[in-house]
Amino acid sequence: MADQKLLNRFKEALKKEGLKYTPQRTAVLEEIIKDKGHRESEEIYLALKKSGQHVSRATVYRTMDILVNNGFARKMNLGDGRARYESKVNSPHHDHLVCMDCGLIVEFMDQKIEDLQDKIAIQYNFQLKRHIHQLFGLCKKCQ
Amino acid sequence: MADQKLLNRFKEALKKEGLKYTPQRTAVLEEIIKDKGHRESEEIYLALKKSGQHVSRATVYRTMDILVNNGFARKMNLGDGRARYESKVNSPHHDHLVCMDCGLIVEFMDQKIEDLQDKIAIQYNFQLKRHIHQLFGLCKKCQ
DNA sequence: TTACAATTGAGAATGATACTCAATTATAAG
DNA sequence: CTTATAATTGAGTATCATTCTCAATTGTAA
Repeated sequence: MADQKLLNRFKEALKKEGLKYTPQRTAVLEEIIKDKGHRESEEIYLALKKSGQHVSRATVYRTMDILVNNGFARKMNLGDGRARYESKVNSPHHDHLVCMDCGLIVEFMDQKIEDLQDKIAIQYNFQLKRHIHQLFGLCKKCQ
Repeated sequence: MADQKLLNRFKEALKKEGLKYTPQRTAVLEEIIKDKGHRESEEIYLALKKSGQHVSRATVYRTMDILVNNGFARKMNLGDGRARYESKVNSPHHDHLVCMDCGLIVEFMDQKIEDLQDKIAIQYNFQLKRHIHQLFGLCKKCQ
């Protein structure tokens, strides 16, 4: 179960947007933060179902949007048509290495790349908001 | 019209895969290389239609796969559910800056970032095949 | 020229996600 | 603790890009 501090932060975020603090939304938040993986909506929906929580697919999608917009989760797209979500709680910024064979996802972070991105944005007069950086290849086991 | 050298290269690529050299496939190739943009399938389909060529949507999709797999085009995903294609003919490698407001796409290339990517792949024992690097923000006009 | 496997087009199928709406529920005020 | 009310929920339906189906057509190698 998520600690009270986090739940309060969530409650505040909802209130700020005029949204209600519901058991379903809380269940989705707790499900997201308890797992370190990169899961799609259906997996989150099934995990909730297995744990005895009744949250509909529609509510999972709707809640994920709220979590993403309020910094509790990150949404990623691997080009296969299904969005993946990962917890942003207690997880510093990073990008991803993806194995094209087994689907393994490894997180990486390189400050030099981050700095170069900022430099490029300045050079082209862009005000940077976010970025996607994914390296696709074969992991050690799949080579 | 595409020069003969390119058409021959295309013909060879098709033959190598046991595919036929058809007017529809040639029309799609020519449409892709004549435009410097980042277009979605529907736009390519409509451009062909306007130019008097009759190529079905299904064939546009099927041909784009062939072009991508043989290095004539690059497929990109901006997270809005529609794939974009750009010509790879006479176009060196680059990544993209995308304006979240007006959709402007600017190409950039930074050798230092490319090198750092290779370093990261080595560090994590990945054999790198390709990467996606997109910087999202607001262009000068949209700030 | 022939034979045949590959291709085409039109429409149907698919699959992830978003929408609809009646029934339910959280919440702020009294 | 009620009550009023606007937000939420769930189940199913709609949407939209892309892929598939299959009969008719067409490259291509012999």
